[in-house]
Amino acid sequence: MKINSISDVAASVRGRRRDLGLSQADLAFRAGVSREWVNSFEAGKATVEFGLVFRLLDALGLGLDLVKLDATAGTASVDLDALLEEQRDR
Amino acid sequence: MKINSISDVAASVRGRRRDLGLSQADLAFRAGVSREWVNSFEAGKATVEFGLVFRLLDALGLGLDLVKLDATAGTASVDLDALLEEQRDR
DNA sequence: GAGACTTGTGGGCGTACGTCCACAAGTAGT
DNA sequence: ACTACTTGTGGACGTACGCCCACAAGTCTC
Repeated sequence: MKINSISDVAASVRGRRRDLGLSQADLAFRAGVSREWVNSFEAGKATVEFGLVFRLLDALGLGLDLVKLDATAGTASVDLDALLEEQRDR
Repeated sequence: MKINSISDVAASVRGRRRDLGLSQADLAFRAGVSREWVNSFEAGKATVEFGLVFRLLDALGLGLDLVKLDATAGTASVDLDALLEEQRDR
């Protein structure tokens, strides 16, 4: 499944967890994180640590693929403008 | 490309950045993070924030796919043992 | 209704992230 | 040699993560 935002990952994780019949506490134990962390992550929290996300995905039997997105748009200037616009909105 | 560890992401990011002819400072500016953060991330730091990783990938024109890993192995007990073993080694 | 389980949320606490500034070493390009 | 650029590190500082404990609301079974 294609991931466009952190919420996408969160929703996929929640669905996968329920498919496996696990509670947040179960999954937290498997991944070695706290139940509260799982809860926050599934709520779409953006500041969670990357390494913990990895552990969670492993515990769920999920993996990541890295893909190049060839934007059909033109040269670099366009990309730069867009990137500058949405910069610094953490 | 398949991602099996954080180092995989880091290496892919570094390669992609160089393909685009960007310095760490350039990429940091585009993604809205500090140059030091980019440096740490490319070194494989596991505790970086998930949201910042997302911003970095966007700035590089990279995206993530979430895939189910159907382990050819047997039932859940095996998985659980392995998961417990490598638990808590942050 | 009592008990067990799940999920969401809050506070307190220790630790480390991310930023900024600064410096050293390396690689060119002139 | 000098300058310019890049990369890797270090320290200081403010902030917030992640963990633990605790509680409320919801569901379900007995």
